[in-house]
Amino acid sequence: MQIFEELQARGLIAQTTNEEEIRKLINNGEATFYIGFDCTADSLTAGHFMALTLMKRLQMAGNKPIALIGGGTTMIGDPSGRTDMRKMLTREDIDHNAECFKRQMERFIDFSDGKALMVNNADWLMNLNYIELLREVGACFSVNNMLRAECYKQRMEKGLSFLEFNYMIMQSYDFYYMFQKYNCNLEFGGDDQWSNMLGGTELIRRKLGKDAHAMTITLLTDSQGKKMGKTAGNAVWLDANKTTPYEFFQYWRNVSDADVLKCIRMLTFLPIEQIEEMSKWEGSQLNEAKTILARELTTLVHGEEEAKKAEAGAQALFGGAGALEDVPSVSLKDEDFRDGKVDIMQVLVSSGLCPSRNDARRAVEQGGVTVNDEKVTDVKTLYDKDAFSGDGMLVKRGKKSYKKVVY
RNA sequence: GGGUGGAUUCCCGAGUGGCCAAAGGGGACAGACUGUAAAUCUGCUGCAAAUUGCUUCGGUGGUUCGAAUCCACCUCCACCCA
Repeated sequence: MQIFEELQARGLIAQTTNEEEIRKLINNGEATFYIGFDCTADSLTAGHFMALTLMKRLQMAGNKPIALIGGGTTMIGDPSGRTDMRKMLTREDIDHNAECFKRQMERFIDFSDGKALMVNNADWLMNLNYIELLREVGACFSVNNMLRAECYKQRMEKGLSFLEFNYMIMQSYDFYYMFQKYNCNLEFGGDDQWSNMLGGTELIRRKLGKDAHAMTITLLTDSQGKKMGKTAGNAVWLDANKTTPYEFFQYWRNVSDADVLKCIRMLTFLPIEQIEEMSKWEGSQLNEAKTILARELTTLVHGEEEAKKAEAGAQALFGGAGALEDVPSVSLKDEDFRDGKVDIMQVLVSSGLCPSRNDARRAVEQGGVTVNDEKVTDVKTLYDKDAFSGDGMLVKRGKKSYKKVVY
């Protein structure tokens, strides 16, 4: 099976400008393609991860990836599919974020010996001359068409600033620029990028009379149609300091039945045949699939050692099998104690299991807190320092949040 | 530039002088049921040294014993007209 067919089988392909042409290019390893990443935060997220795996898959098939860091486009902010304007970031923030992205990508994509390129569009976008750009590029865009673009739809109701309106032009210019400079003939991106990407191929056609292609990958959504890779509105980060390997593992371990196979297909590198086998699984057997998904992804992102630890920790907590050493732990500080004692609410707050004492109080009152497997019923329960010595105290909030608390 | 309507807690959205930490819904969280799933039912959802106190209804000032609510100015947004 060749790469294009594999992508298809994995359900990754959403839209293409010219399926046959793209199939030929990537199957023959003749594509130089790019994927853009706007650096809106200081870490990549699970959402970016799928794009990274796509890059890797294509690279393994002999194509040349260009990872485009959006140092310039982030100055504008992509309005696609959003209901309101993004927070404006400073130049310094963006530069910092770009650095962070770079480090994370380097761990994943092979940039040695020109096998892949990493570029930053700040290098060409920041110095554009307004009038020149308007005459050269602006003349090629029809405002009428742009306003009809799917990606602005939501914003046509809530309002769209001129700043953001220009995002499509900047992204199109990127493709146009890289087409000439790096022979980049393909652009990939999330399906929400489709109209922005068409802007690029269109611009190349108009300015240079040449064909360039674009293809989008399916957005990873759960069975209820929501974007995956978020918990309670927070992203699942690839940076271990922002989302620990254990949390990362648990996120994937907890996807719903309806979504496991889809995730395995789209995100892991397991062979298709093996995945087909798994798709016959049903009921509680799917728990095994979830563990596989979590293990695979955690290994890809955090390495084998961290993945094993995360799995062992989860096993100890949920599987009832011994070894608590890999359960994530936190230490209490001196200021947590008053007269040599801490109350249960403080333990919950200091360990990060609850955001406030009020929340901790509720958790206890509703019977959701367990210490060393014994339910805590009294909000005023006190512990002295000895309680945390040795292996520490195993504190559980709700069904899935555990922390080993030591002093 | 002119006119109209807006800004309320994580989100949507009610409230138009005290009964307001603020209805209702969504989400989140917790409990029951389960398989670390889904669905369902129940509870809960500003903060704290907690029968009380403190902070919050775009911002700043003001009126009042008392303001999310009234007044003034400002900021931002949508719609209509140019």
